[in-house]
Amino acid sequence: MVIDLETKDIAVLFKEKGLKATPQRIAVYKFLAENPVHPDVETVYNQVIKENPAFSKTTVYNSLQALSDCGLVIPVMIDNEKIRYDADTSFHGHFRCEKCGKIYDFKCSDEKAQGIDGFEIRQKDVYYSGLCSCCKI
Amino acid sequence: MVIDLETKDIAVLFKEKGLKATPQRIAVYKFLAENPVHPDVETVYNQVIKENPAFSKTTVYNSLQALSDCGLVIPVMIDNEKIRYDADTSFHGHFRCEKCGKIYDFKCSDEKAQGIDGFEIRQKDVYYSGLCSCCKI
DNA sequence: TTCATTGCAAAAGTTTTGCACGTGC
DNA sequence: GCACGTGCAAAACTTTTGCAATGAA
Repeated sequence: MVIDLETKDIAVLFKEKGLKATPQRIAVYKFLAENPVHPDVETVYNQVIKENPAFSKTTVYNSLQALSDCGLVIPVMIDNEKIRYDADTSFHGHFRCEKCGKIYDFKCSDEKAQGIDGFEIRQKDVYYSGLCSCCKI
Repeated sequence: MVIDLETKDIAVLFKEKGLKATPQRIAVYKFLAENPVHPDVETVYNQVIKENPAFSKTTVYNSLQALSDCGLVIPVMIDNEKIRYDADTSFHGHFRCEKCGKIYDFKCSDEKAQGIDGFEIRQKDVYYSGLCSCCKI
């Protein structure tokens, strides 16, 4: 599901969330939305500086933090790995292959939890790990 | 579920997994088993040096790695937090309160995944976050 | 005895912070 | 214009590594 977003659409999206639409944030979000590869900070940084070498890594950290805080992207952590980010905020699971390191999305049912009654659940994450079909052989 | 394990029992457990039963590893495992608070490396280190000040932090890292590798403990990561460790290796979910930072265990069904057919799943983790009943008020 | 493990110190990374400057609203 | 965001450099941390000494089997 690769999305081709217009800059103005992203600006509207940001405004709805109360985020200022700076070129840096837009570039970071655009990269995440168009490249659903669950990249880490370093990867995002390396990509965005290709189009604008002036971007600083601090800003990439800031932008990803801001986008996470307002729910536009989801931080993905699995198996002691660095944090990766996902612009697909719908409920889905993440599978990480221990061999190739790739992260796959998968569908899973949103099951009920027992033992945390009365808790306010804001975020649900399902992480699996193991070997993908390519690496299993 | 606080477990009071004898050192010899832990030694047997380690032998089954092919781990050498060093005092350091035993202390680390014992602390995790008896204190199901999902501590991070720092917390484990601070506790084990109370009983034996000579233990080094490197060894705590090594021990937790070894215990993780053989499946005696599970690494828990949630919300950009530091890695925490859990000696309860049965399938259960973890809920992290955004306010107090405490991690709660909860029961959840082991639901089927769609889209990763043919993958070898070695580990399943379910992480929720939000506000616990104490902090919600 | 042997080889994995330990512990120290140093290195390697990653993430955060302080602050002057720039910029979206 | 003002408040917020950016970017640089340095600081603060966390985790890893190299290697000699130690100790479990």
